[in-house]
Amino acid sequence: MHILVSRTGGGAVLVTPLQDAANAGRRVTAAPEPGPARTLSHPQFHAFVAEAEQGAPRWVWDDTSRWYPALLASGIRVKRCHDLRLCHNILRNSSLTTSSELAQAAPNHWDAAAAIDASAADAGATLFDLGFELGAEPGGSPVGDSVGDDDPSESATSVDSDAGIGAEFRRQQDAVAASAEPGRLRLLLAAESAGALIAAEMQYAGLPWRTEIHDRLLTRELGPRVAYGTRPRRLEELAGQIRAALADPNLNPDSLQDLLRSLQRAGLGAASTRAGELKKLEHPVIAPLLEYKKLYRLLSANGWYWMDTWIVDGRFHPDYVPGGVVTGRWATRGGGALQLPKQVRGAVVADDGWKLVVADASQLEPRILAALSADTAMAAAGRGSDLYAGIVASGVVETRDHAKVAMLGAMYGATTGESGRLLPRLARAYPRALGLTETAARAGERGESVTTRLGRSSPRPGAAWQATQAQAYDPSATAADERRARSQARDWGRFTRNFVVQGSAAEWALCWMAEIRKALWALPAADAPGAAGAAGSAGSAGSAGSNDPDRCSPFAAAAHLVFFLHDEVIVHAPAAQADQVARIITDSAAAAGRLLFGDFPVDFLLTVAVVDSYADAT
DNA sequence: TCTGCATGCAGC
DNA sequence: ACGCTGCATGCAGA
Repeated sequence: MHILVSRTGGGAVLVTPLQDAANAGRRVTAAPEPGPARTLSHPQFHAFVAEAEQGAPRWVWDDTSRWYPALLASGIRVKRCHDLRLCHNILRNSSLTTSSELAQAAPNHWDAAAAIDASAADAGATLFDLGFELGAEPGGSPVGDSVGDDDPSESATSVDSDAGIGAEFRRQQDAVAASAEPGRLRLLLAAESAGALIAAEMQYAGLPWRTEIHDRLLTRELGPRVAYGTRPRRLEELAGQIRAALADPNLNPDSLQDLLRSLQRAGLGAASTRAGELKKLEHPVIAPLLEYKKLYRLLSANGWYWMDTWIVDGRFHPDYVPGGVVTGRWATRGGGALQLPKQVRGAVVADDGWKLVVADASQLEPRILAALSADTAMAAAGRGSDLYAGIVASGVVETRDHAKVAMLGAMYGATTGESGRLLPRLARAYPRALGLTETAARAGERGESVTTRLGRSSPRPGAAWQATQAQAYDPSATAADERRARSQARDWGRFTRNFVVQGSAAEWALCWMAEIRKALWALPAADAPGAAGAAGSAGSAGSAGSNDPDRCSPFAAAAHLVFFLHDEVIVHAPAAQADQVARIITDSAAAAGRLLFGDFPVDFLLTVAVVDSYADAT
């Protein structure tokens, strides 16, 4: 496969396919300011350009995470794609495509978890590292002109034979076209694929992180930096206080078993060493112990070792895994990006002359539930303001906290405690919304799958689950068998209950980000002081970025997404464009709502903050 | 020494 | 007997 790469004046690099048997005359996009062009080829890299039904052409390839990091590292940005692996996963399981050839086929290599090339997974890998060959543009034609493929071994490449990607793409298109909801599925596949591009781009760009601020924070809390494996001063002091209070001079507070034994010896009726349990107890050891646990967590999860490992050139580069969670949420690998503690967010600081635009969707899942179930009363409670406050204002419950606990209970399947007690009132006020969650739960209890707004279906329970259920109906079943089966069925019901809401919320978030990315792409490059990632790199430790123009070129002077967490995004933007970016983010939320729910009157409110430090976004 | 599990806690 | 995660740690068993 050959593709043509050309540089634009603004530093961004766009890609056009070489004209060959498979790609005759098709282009993804033309470079606005054609520069020197070159060709790329790789024996395993197969892609072609598909004309989408609604006009926008896109690259079709097997696995974005396999190729895009190296393309980005070489300065190449891709506007749209269709990720066959991610889309196959969706269509294989969707209840909307069960009779398709794709879903009926025996498991094949598209089902296997992608064996990610280690070098591809490395953000620093370039095309060269991956074995791409670079060549001068054949014939020296200007970008956009017809370019002949001068490699006879490649010129025979066709959509049909190209490593099977053409055939798979056609199977996917057929499955969508024959489904009951082709529009929704098409949107889901586009959003999922856009997410794959965004994930690679965010990983590449990284979250701006000031190690000197982080270090100062750690030193303030823990004492001066110490070698890995030794206790910082403050922890050592607290350990001494704990040992004294428990009269146990040899206690190792890091050993939960040691600690629990010691607590019991001292007459404290502690069943566990969990912070929540300890807080209920009255004893001189409790205060220093809680402090110790808090600081120990900071040290082990986000201490100096973490900082040295994960902050590279003043950027945190978590490895996002689109579709990594069954519900469609992203997972992450390495660095604990899903658990970035509020405690350390002060180290996330925009480059000089830049801002962080931090936005999170308020009460996203309840709003999603309201729209999914067309519960106009619940949607009205969230109109224009805090949805929980709206529930209180409607007289359903007395306090905002009650509204929140009750809503979470409805979506998670709580049956006991305060949440369980409040549920009936919620069900009376919002029968449609609560009816939807109940229906989803009952389906799960029967072992059936449920499906999100755009068509992602939950997995069916496994053989062990089925066997346990079957056992309960056997004449020989004991009361214990039946209890086990009932409990297991309820477990699965809570999973499916939550699946429809969490999964649909994930779809909204994907659409939101895709809209944001689209609008940012169209934004003119700002006159920002220094390139993002390279700003202040000369001699300023911590915030230094790479000076390699290839590494920073795709985002050199343009606002770009740098972080995503379920219902929250951060855009790193030139200060002059920050307000414009904030509007883009807000408009994109509304657009995402329309994409999923059309004209149904539900608001998706955001909290948007333009800040220097993530800690200031509250 | 290596590996898998349990614990506990960070996020949504 | 409240959903989805990732990760560090200690500990038991291989």
